[in-house]
Amino acid sequence: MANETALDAIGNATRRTMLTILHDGEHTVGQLTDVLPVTQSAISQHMRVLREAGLVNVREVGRRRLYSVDLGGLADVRAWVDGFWDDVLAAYVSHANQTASNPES
Amino acid sequence: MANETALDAIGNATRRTMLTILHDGEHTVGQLTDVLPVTQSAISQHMRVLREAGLVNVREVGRRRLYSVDLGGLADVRAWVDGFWDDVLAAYVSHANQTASNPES
DNA sequence: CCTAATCATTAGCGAAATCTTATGGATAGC
DNA sequence: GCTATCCATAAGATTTCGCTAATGATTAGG
Repeated sequence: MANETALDAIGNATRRTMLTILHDGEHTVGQLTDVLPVTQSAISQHMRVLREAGLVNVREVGRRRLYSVDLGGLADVRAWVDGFWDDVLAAYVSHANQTASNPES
Repeated sequence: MANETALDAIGNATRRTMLTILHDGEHTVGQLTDVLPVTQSAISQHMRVLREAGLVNVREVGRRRLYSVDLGGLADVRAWVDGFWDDVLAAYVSHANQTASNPES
């Protein structure tokens, strides 16, 4: 049932903010540290979680690491949500039909 | 930017399982307690989180409460993920075009 | 009424998550 | 080489989270 690690990873406000910052392209750890109210260490640790969840990619350039959004992990999240959405809708419609032909609360 | 409470709420495996059980219609707290390896108290507490996140609805019938999936909260999650996805794709394409007309790593 | 059933809520505890500080490794630049 | 920069990692403190146990409120049923 997809990779639920990604769902756990985005279940944190700081990491979501990080992803939002990354949404327009590559950024270094230092750039995120300048913007966010946590230390560089915290950023690196969050990046590891995002990386292991397949939500970000790293590209090493000299002594800095450029992080960017990985659509792979995001696809896992989408798959879960969309699949769930469809199932609920289907059940809802099925129930509506059933109660229409057999009215009772 | 939508309701991020829902994203926090689904960032937990037990709550995701609960939602999965609810996906085909209404269920009582007792029914979930029978299936899941936690106490009734834990179920009720998770339900509160899901309710406050707009992910479930409650319907009181006698002394029991029937919970069902609320598509509203789920729409928030979808909006966040889909919007994010589109932005990333747009930035990716934009960057691709830019580097194509001005080649440099 | 009296009891059982159903669920919410509170209090408290252990575990896990998040953060900071400290340190080390690697690269850049002089 | 030497130093500064950039980042990861380790260690430890603190906060948050998820859970259980206990209790109370409400309703159903004899």
